[in-house]
Amino acid sequence: MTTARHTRQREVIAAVLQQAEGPLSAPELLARAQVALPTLGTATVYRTLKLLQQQGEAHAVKLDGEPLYESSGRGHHHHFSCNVCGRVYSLHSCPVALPSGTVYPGGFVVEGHEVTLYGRCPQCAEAR
Amino acid sequence: MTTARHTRQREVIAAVLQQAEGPLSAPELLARAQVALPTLGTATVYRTLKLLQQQGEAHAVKLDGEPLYESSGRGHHHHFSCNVCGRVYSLHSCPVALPSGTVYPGGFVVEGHEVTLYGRCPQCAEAR
DNA sequence: ATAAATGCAAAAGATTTGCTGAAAG
DNA sequence: CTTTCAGCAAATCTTTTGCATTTAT
Repeated sequence: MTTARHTRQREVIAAVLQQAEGPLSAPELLARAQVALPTLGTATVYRTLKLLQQQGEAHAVKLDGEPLYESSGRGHHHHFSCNVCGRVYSLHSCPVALPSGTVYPGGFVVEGHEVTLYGRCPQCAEAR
Repeated sequence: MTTARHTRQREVIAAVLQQAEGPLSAPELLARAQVALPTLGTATVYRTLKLLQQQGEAHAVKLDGEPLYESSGRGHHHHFSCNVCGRVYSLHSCPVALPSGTVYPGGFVVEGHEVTLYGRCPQCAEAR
């Protein structure tokens, strides 16, 4: 395996992700990181994002158009995606109890989970 | 509201989705539908897919690269995504109990849900 | 008739890849 | 030193959009 080197760009990208108020798209992440590192390139962001995900330090949330990335180790939360208007909301209660380390039948070691509920958001449920 | 018209292409697209052995990517869906309807265009597939999703007849599974689409009304199942090798597996037990129609705090009407577990698949868990 | 849907091609995006120079260990 | 990493630009690929024509109702 390759030893991951410590570079300024990886440091900055990870920091931006941790300080973000919510999940960011790759382009957004790039823009924010460029404030500190103007020459940062697109490819580096994607390559770093892939690395961080493999290390479990970040993960992608894919609901709508582009995937959004968020730092792991942030409050546990899930999403609600409206089937009608397409908007995505954050939910604060979690409908599953799967502590990290749980081993699923077959030998799947669970490190995390993501739940998305689909349906009608308050506005769209009303406007029928 | 607009009245959705019944067309041959929508019929074919829905049929392909229902007969598929698993979730399909948009390009795959297009290819299969073109067997029955050679002139079918890309745009129509995407437009129809969007429509079907709004009607709750289909939904997208977004785990890896491109989203995959599957017909609703198929056996309830979820996915396990390996943080290491990236492979995706199907799970047959469901860790949540959220019947359609459940109303979440805030007025969110649940029509469906999707759960993805992340971690190490049997192979990758072993090869440490 | 009228409005909605299709097909095609062009456009728009996001993500990936190849290659050369920079830099971490 | 040696190998990984960054930056840039070009290439890919999926999804969207504009527009003229066809088609369902």
